[in-house]
Amino acid sequence: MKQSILQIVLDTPLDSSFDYRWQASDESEAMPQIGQLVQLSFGRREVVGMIVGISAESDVPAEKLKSVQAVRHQLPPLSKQWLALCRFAADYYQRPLGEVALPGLPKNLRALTTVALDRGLKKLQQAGVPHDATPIDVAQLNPAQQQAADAIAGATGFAPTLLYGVTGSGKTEVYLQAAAQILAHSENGEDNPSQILILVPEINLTPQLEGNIRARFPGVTVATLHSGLAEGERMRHWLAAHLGQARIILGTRLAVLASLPHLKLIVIDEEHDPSYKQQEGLRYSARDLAVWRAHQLGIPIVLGSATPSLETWHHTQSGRYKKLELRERAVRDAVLPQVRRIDMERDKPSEGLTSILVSALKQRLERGEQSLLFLNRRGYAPVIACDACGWVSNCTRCTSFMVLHKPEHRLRCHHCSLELRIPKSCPTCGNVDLQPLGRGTQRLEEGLRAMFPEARVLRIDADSTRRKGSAQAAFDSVHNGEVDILIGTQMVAKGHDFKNLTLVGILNPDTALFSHDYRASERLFAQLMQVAGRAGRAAQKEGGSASEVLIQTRYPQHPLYAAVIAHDYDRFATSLLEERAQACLPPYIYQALLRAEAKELETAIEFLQQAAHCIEHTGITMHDPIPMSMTRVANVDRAQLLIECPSRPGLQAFLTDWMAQLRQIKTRAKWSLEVDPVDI
DNA sequence: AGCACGCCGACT
DNA sequence: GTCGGCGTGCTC
Repeated sequence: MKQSILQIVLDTPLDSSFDYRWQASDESEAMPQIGQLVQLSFGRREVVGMIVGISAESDVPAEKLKSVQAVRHQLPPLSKQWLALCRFAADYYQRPLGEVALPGLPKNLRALTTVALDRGLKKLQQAGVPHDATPIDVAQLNPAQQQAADAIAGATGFAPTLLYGVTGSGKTEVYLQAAAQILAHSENGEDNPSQILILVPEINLTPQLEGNIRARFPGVTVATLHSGLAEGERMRHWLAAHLGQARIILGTRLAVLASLPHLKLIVIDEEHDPSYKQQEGLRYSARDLAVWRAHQLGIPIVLGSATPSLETWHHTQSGRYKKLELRERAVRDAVLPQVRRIDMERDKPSEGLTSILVSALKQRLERGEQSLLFLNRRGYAPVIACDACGWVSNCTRCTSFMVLHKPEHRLRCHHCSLELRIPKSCPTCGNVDLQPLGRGTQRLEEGLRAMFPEARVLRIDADSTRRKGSAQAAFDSVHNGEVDILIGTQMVAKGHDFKNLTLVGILNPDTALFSHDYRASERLFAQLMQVAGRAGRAAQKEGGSASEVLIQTRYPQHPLYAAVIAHDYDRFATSLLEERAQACLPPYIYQALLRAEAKELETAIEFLQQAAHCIEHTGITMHDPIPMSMTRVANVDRAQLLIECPSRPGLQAFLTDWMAQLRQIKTRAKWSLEVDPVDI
């Protein structure tokens, strides 16, 4: 009888594989293969795991070995290359392989019954995919776009390329043209049909991209992968990718771990976007994993952005990545908006708006054009305070203020979602005159309605779009011209293309200039460029206003604003990189962050102190454990320990040893390690 | 992580 | 007398 030992990984925090016995139920049963799913009992539970190795013998005592219950032969095994990707991610981010490989699979595949699996496969076989559909080229590209597309599609081997172009310069057309060339090429050759992975920051913000792709590639199967899919859909799309039937896979960061057996090109749109970083569980950078994957397969990868991450910029300077630039906006006669600073010290704002901005708004109203006011702070006021005794609305569970939400008559903590009714009087001295301090989108809305009673004002933020579908409805009403002045948080900064928008007012961006997070200015620049890009996407109308971006600031001399005005990312990025080099910050140094949390801050700090001393660390800079800047969230205290190393392999080697030591420490603190942290 | 076992406090 | 708190230990 055929039999062997299978090494299985499971979705548990245990950092090892588990050996199981397998024997054929009869002579006809096929041998198990690496990459197949198996059902087995683990402890007292029934679970599904994945075969990552097969051998004749095991080091585990024979009496401990159990037999697998069933091998899932219905699903073609995950490839060696896919497993290698998971193994790399697991090693790099210091997590167990099973925690990387299994959670990304559709739930139905990991379910204990195989009914859904049997049915879902069937469906795909019935669906079939037309293979004779040749992609058609409908868009008219300008020479720079065509050149870029040719360079990308014509590259051989691992070819990382930054596609650098301002908002509206037509990067999407370049991706699609390159994709078309690669797909057409595989149609003509004997190769397997190619697959193309396109990553976007948030799929909900780019619904038109999916439509564009489907229109451009009729007859080509397009799969989408993101967290918003229903289980059945997720299963179908994942399988279409895994079986090689989907040729274009459009997805968010999680799609970087999809099984794509014929992958020939990766595109990362808006590569600088923070949402490519997973912020819980396996804290991976989808951008970095995508680059590794392209390298592994020896295929081109395109990183597109108007404001590239400094890491990527650094790679173009060192020559590791190639840089292709689109200098002009793709729509003819559309020009970059004029950006101006308004000095708030000279033009004192009333209701948060300077007189210059108010008259600019008036002008747009008179001409029937739209304006956008960007204020990245929701609620009415970030805090309320008592003038008499100095009481402020602190959250009782967090190191933060309770935010005043006036329409809802509530104080709300944005970190633990604690809600209170607005107190009628000061809780400490009884004073009835509690004052809102500062201004959020709700207060701005109130002020604008009073100032422009005839204008149609719409606020779009997380509070106004809580109900499902309401965000889409809100954006639709802007597109349909039912809104004169749009107020928005970062929700409105991305993706949306407002044709009739000629004025963008940016309120209160200054806080990021003096943040302790050294990445804040890089992010602010990207965000300002992105918001500014909402204006002037269409050509200026006859007799219409030129597109204009007005930044209200107390620091008009700050070099960041000068760079935004000049639309000069090059110089700004280059000077930021110089600062980073001098201060020994990423990308010139590699970092990891050990975080700990506990009911008592002392417990967390104590653990970190033990962690700092449990191992020798030559070549590693170990900083002191410190409480996080927002120490307490939901009654849990948090602290962190930063470590740095000038070499990536050096850091990796250290982390592996360190993790083994950390697991030995007995503590009541919960802890986790983050490699390449972005929020410090 | 689950899920068990195990040993001390307030309840029908 | 039991239900249940969460400390400790194991999972091939």
